[in-house]
Amino acid sequence: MSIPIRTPTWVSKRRLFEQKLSELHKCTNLNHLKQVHAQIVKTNLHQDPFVAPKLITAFSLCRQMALAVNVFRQIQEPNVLLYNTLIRAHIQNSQPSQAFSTFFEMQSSGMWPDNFTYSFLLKAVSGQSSLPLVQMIHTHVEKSGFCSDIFVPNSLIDSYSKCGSAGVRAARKLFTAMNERDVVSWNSMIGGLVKAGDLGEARRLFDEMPERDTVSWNTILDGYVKAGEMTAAFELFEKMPERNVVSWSTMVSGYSKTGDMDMARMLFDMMPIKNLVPWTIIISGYAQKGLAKEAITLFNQMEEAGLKLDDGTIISILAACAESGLLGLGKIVHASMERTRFKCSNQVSNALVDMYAKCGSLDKALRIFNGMGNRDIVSWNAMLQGLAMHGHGEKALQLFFRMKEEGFEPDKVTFVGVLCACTHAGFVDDGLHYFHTMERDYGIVPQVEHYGCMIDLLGRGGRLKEAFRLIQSMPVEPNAIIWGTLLGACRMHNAVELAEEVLKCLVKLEPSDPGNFSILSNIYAAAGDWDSVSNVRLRMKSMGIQKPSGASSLEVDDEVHEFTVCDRSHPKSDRIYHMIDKLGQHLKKVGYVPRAY
DNA sequence: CTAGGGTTAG
Repeated sequence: MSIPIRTPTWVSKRRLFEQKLSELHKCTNLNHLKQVHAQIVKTNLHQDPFVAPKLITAFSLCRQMALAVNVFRQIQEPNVLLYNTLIRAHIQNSQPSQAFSTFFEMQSSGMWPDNFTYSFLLKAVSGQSSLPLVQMIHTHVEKSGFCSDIFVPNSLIDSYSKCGSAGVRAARKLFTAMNERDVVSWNSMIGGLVKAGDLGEARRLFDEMPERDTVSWNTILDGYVKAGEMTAAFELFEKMPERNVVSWSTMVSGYSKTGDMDMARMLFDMMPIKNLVPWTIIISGYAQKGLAKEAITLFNQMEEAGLKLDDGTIISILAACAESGLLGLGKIVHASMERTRFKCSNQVSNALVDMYAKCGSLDKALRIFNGMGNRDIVSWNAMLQGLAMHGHGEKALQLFFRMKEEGFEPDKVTFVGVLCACTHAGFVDDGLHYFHTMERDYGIVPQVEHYGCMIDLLGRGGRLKEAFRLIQSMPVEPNAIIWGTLLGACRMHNAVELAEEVLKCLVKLEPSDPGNFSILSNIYAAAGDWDSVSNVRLRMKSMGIQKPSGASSLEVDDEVHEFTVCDRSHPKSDRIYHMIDKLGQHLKKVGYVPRAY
């Protein structure tokens, strides 16, 4: 006869709640969690050292950090595990500074951080690329002796190598000093060198390392892709002993970026397994090149394949739409988001505002912008820029005042928008005023972009000499965009001599850009100086450069139609040109005067 | 530790 051993109730209850909480980890249902929390509090188990961390993690997964912190505060003497759990919770909810205050609180309570603490903290700083923060953690790690652990120094190498060239040097020093290195140490170090652009050294370590896994291959592959060396990348890709989704995606991304959509598509179609990322890359690639039809077809196929959009996919595709003005695809993405009741993060809303604004749908952009409860500086900048770009200079400046009233501090990007608004509204003196206040009142040192805006502002306003003097007085080296802007202004105001001067500087920076020569040629033509026109043409010929004919395109029913000068390839050319003539006559009747070249 | 991600002049 056996007597059943009864487990004390509190132990069984604890097990029960632990089980309930780990179930909650899988589905983050806040209402359910709150019920369980109430039951736990009733049985006083919220103080339990095993239950409390699970509760914090569950609240963290539901993005309820206030409740998570509340659980933590109920504990009189939190142990290391509990501190670590809260630190990790803050990081998972993108609150790195709160993670650090928890860390400092932990230290002042006399608690010793362990290797988990440091791993979490390093994760918190890895996104910040702040060398002093990584150095601070490194110092703490050295004092506590956790350098013998392999995870912590590996994370240190990774965090260091995201902090520029000084960081990579520190990473290298640590890497060399380690008495034991595993494949992750090597991969992190190679990844750091790749990020710093030191492909040669990265390759040297790659060849030197004792054992390579798929991550090692993918890392060096990405190095070649980022350097635009697709031939070398392809060779490596073929040599790889094993390829995973990342390897294939890296290649697809590389070909997309170099504009070789045929190769990108071929590899994409050959991929044995696809997830959201390669779909995103190929769709964004097509969208960036303005190939709306392909982009839209693939977007529909992606949805048919049952893939659910995420933040990365939406932001990436919308950004590509904004860049090439693909309003059609942008609307399709937006419609899909509304259909699936996608919960917009701040970044996603900003991407929508930017897409609609850049594509000229200012009313839609404004509606989303005004509906945002959590606007940040990026939202304001995107909206301001959109208004300025499309000729609503005055409205853009009004938005600038509203933004300041609501307590947002303008940044360098804001001023690019403000100056652009002044240019498009013709407010030359206001522009000069903002350019000066920018540094004086806001402490923003003008960058080459701001000078670019100013050259455009003065140039379009006909103050070409002032623009030229500003370029000469710039503390930064003028780039091709700066000179190109001035050249454009010269064309606008038929300033032949200055244009010649500007072209000399431009040729040094962009020797083979045909556009610059053709602008000069247009300026000569407008002045009736046909000898100089033919001189420029001869010069271009002798240099072996050719200006591709300009083309414009527009999108009708998801199809892009391209138009070039004197194009007669369309079967209905006669009717089309007849219509254009009629339109031209009508325009003249209502007073349009074409620009003379 | 590796692939996609919001605002920057013509």
